[in-house]
Amino acid sequence: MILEKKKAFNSFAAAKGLRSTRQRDIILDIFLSTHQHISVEELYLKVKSSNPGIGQATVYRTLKLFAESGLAREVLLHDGQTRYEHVVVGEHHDHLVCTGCNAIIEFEDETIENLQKDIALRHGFFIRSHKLEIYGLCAACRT
Amino acid sequence: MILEKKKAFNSFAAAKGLRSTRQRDIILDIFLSTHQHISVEELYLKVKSSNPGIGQATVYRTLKLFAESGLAREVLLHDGQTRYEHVVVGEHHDHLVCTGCNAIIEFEDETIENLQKDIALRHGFFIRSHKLEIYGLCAACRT
DNA sequence: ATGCTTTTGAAATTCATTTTCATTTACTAC
DNA sequence: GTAGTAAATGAAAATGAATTTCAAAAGCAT
Ligand SMILES: [Mn+2]
Ligand SMILES: [Mn+2]
Ligand SMILES: [Zn+2]
Ligand SMILES: [Zn+2]
Repeated sequence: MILEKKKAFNSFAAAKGLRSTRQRDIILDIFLSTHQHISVEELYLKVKSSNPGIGQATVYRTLKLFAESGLAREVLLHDGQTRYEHVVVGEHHDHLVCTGCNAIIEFEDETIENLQKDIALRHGFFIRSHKLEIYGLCAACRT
Repeated sequence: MILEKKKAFNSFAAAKGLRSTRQRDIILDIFLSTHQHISVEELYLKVKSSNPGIGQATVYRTLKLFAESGLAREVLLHDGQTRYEHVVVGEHHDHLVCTGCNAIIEFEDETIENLQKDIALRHGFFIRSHKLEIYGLCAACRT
């Protein structure tokens, strides 16, 4: 699974005429070893701890490439930091975000997805992406 | 309608122990004269054109107050600028955002709203707010 | 190895927003 | 009205995430 993702990214990079670099390999390995909605800064710190030479700009640039390749998805919550999560092919989910403890609960709802398509259709709108976030308090934080 | 909004904001301000200032009155007047999703910078420029003395920081601060008072709603789209829209009591809508021409189409969908409540319920989650944005191309921009 | 091009890292820059702080202003008590 | 106070303001500085710049390093085709 991790190997396939690496292969997939390498194919993408090859198709795009990108060179293969030590930095991108390392960042990919570390990204694949993380779970859920990691911020660029968080990932940069992880990368730096084992590879002090790798710069922040490279981490920013590389994560954008991951998103472009379809490996990762940008998640912009209300905290001013761009986060990335792993993309599971053929799967989509949205987020419940706890403003108490910053927990993120993922959910899928086929009906909502379809209703969005209906709405777009009704307005002659072509959907590229969408964002559904529910903010509030998780069970633990409701006191 | 505009008068009621002013009254409502004045009540809010009074209840909060805020002083009434010329600047806030002016910014409120101008905000109420605008339509749909104005950015802070846009509003600041409008304010400045008739009242050169009013500073940007005051506009930022005042719009936050409007949102807090329930008069305005913050709308954060994917362009890095905070926008504000008028709140119509008892009404809620979400947005279709055209990445071609930046048009914003508003829509309401009671079923989606209810499904969100169901999802929250299922996770023991208390909803404070939510955000549903559909990005893509409007009818005019699909070529 | 050579030459060309991409990639990188450090530092500088950008841009929206927030903060700071001295000054002005609003309100309250006399 | 005046004085006293606390809040509000404006200009400028600061912040912080993200991007850009640019010289040096590295990848790749020959
Ligand atoms: Mn997720
Ligand atoms: Mn709207
Ligand atoms: Zn929580
Ligand atoms: Zn459009």
